[in-house]
Amino acid sequence: MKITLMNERSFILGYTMHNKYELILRAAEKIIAAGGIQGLSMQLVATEAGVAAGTIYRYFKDKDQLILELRKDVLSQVASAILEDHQIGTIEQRFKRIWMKMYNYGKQPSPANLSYEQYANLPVINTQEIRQLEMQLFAPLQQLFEQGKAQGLIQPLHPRMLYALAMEPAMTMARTCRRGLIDYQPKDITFACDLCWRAILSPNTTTATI
Amino acid sequence: MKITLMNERSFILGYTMHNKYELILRAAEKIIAAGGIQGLSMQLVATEAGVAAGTIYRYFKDKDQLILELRKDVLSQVASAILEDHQIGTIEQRFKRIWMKMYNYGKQPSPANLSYEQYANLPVINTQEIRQLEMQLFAPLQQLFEQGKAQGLIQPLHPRMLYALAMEPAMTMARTCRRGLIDYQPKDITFACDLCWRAILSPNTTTATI
Amino acid sequence: MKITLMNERSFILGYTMHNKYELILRAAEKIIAAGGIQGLSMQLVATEAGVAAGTIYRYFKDKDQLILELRKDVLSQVASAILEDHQIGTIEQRFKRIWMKMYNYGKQPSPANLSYEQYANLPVINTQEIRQLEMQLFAPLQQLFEQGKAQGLIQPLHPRMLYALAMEPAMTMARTCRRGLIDYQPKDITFACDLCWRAILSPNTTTATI
Amino acid sequence: MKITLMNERSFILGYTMHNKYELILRAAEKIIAAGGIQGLSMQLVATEAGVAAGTIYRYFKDKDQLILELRKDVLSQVASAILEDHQIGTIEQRFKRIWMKMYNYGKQPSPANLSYEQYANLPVINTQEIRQLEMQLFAPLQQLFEQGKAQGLIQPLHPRMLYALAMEPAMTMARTCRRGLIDYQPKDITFACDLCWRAILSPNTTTATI
DNA sequence: CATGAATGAGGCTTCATTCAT
DNA sequence: GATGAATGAAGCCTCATTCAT
Repeated sequence: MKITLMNERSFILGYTMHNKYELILRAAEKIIAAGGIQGLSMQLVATEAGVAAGTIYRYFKDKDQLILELRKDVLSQVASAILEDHQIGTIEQRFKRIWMKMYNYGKQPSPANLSYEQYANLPVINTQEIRQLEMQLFAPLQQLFEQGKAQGLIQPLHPRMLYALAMEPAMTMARTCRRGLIDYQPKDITFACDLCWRAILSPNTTTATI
Repeated sequence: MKITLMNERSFILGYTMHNKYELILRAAEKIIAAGGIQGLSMQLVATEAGVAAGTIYRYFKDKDQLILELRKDVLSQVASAILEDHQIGTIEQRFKRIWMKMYNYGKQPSPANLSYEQYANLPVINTQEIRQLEMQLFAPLQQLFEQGKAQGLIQPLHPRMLYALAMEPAMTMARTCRRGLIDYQPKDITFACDLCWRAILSPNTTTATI
Repeated sequence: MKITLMNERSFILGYTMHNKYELILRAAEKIIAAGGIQGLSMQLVATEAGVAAGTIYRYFKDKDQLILELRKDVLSQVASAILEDHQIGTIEQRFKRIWMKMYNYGKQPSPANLSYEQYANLPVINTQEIRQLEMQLFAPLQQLFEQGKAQGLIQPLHPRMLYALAMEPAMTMARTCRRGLIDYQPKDITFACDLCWRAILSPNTTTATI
Repeated sequence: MKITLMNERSFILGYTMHNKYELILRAAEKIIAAGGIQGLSMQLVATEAGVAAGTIYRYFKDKDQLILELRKDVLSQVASAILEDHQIGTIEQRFKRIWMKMYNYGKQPSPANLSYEQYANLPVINTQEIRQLEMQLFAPLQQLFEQGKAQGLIQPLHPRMLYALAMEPAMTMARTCRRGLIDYQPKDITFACDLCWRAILSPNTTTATI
């Protein structure tokens, strides 16, 4: 997913530029992961990326745009990690695969994941663009819900509500685990995943799941 | 509720101090709500609070401490708003009251609520103190879960897991609503609340709720 | 010496004031001794003196005046310590007593002595007043030199030159010792004192000292 | 002499850097000479040096380091001025040349000399590094004393004591003169220099000097 | 294209001084 | 007289951004 995005960009900007662009983004991601957005200085990014401070401005208009592009980039990473193989199997299998991938991804202290969480509640800058991308990237999940609803399998609720009820818990639990507050057992996770699935299941559905 | 905390503080610090202390806290809260932590400058706080810049330092050691105290204060506000009347009624009634209050509180674009969300993923500064307070403030919710488990009503899961499964959706939905992405109908909310309740219910329980 | 000065002041200002005046001066002296003039803040002085910050301004016009008064006060202390019993004995005995007292006083890390050295090379503020006082306080030493010259015992040089040649070394050695760079033996000091005395002695003088 | 130091630095730091580094140091020196260390503000240094405030921080970590480097720089200047041609002639000639240079240098109201005196009694910060440099820079003087002692010409005393007895008077007299308190005649100075030399001379030495 | 030195506005904090109590 | 809360100017320093090389 992200690779696709990057390739698109590299076609436009040429290989060399792509290289530095990428370096800068990765450096920023790493720094934010370590010290939050507050810890992000252009000089630090430059040093970490191994380029001169001025060079950043050849790829990004200013700091705000760097952050915006990073948000978009990281969002792509998260989406592609979570939605990998999303089209294989039954609705339930697909839901649970996404749920588990979301949990497992969110559990990791990787730069991408750590920086991702920094953007969540940023003040209202450029949000429109981000939201659009988010919609686009997570369209497969929305489609899954729609299909489930069409089959009478999933409750006829707004996709965002389904997401809040069934997916957000995976993120919350992953965060709790990553922060070392709890060490969930695999069976707990499987169980929670199942509970989430059942939570949005149509009441009249007969499920084979225990 | 928050008033209780404030009164305690005012007993300790004396009335005069309480006054400015409070003013500064409210100003900071407002600024963070509007522009995020990044937008918080001591000068801005001073202006908004109607005091001189230097005055802030009579009440707070430095910017970090101001933010820490604000986090604690806002956390108290949120907790007291959500846990108001939490001990009245059956387990289910109590759970649902908390859920609804959480949703309704989170939906508001009040300074306290908006600033609250800014702290969620801050880099790990002073987190220990915050966590301790959080545990303490939300103890009633945890007790509710424990009682439910003791009665065989609620699944025997870790309280944090129960929270993630049943409460976090309220917060997520509130956020979505507050941001104007969706305008949930009261019946949707009631329904979601019930789904959350059922999600953590023991499977052998016979519920009258449909 | 200082006592005289203080008494004069106390007659004018009354006993109570004298008390706080003194307290503030001693506090400032202590603080400067510990951290240099740079470390002197009015708040610190107030705290150390056990008075309110505003109180200082009832006794001193501003910080500059506090420092000026302290300089004068400390100068008095030093002079009276060094010139104690200065009129007893022969010229030589009197010279050597002063020399030894100067060395011994300068060796101590007392607040008065430590703060004294902070003023030595201050930029040219209020120097006129200080110089006048200095002249006045050290008049006995100058008289000693004059008497020595009149008796043909001491070289007919300017008193300041005699001071530089014969007295300053005592101060320098004391400082070196106080800073822990050298630990002079009593006999070294006696010897140095004698060398200083001989240095300004008239060449035609027959001295019994070897 | 100082130029040597500077050239060394410029070889290391490159020409451009050397230029601004030097400018800043000279500006700071000038400001301290005029108003003491208390009068040194980074803004003032920037203005005087003709650079932006932030530029200073490319060359000096912070104000403390700027002051430390300036101390070292000025110490080097003083040492090289005083010890110029120090190895030519007999022990006595060498001693007297240093003494005279010390007096003549100390007499000047040059920025370097004026700022030099400001550092003398600073609170104990970074003193170790300064002392080491001082020892190193003034090693030739110490060697002179050692040679004089080895030849039985100079009293067998600690070099610091010899310095206090014979050299410090030069500094004190220079200061007095610079401050306009006295205008010494050349013959006075020559005489004082000779007295200082004789003061540390071994008693059994037959001197041709009057 | 890339560099990195330079800029200077702006942020945090201190502190001498005032003034209502 | 005494207090100490309040002030706000001024100090140190950072950092996004520019531009000559």
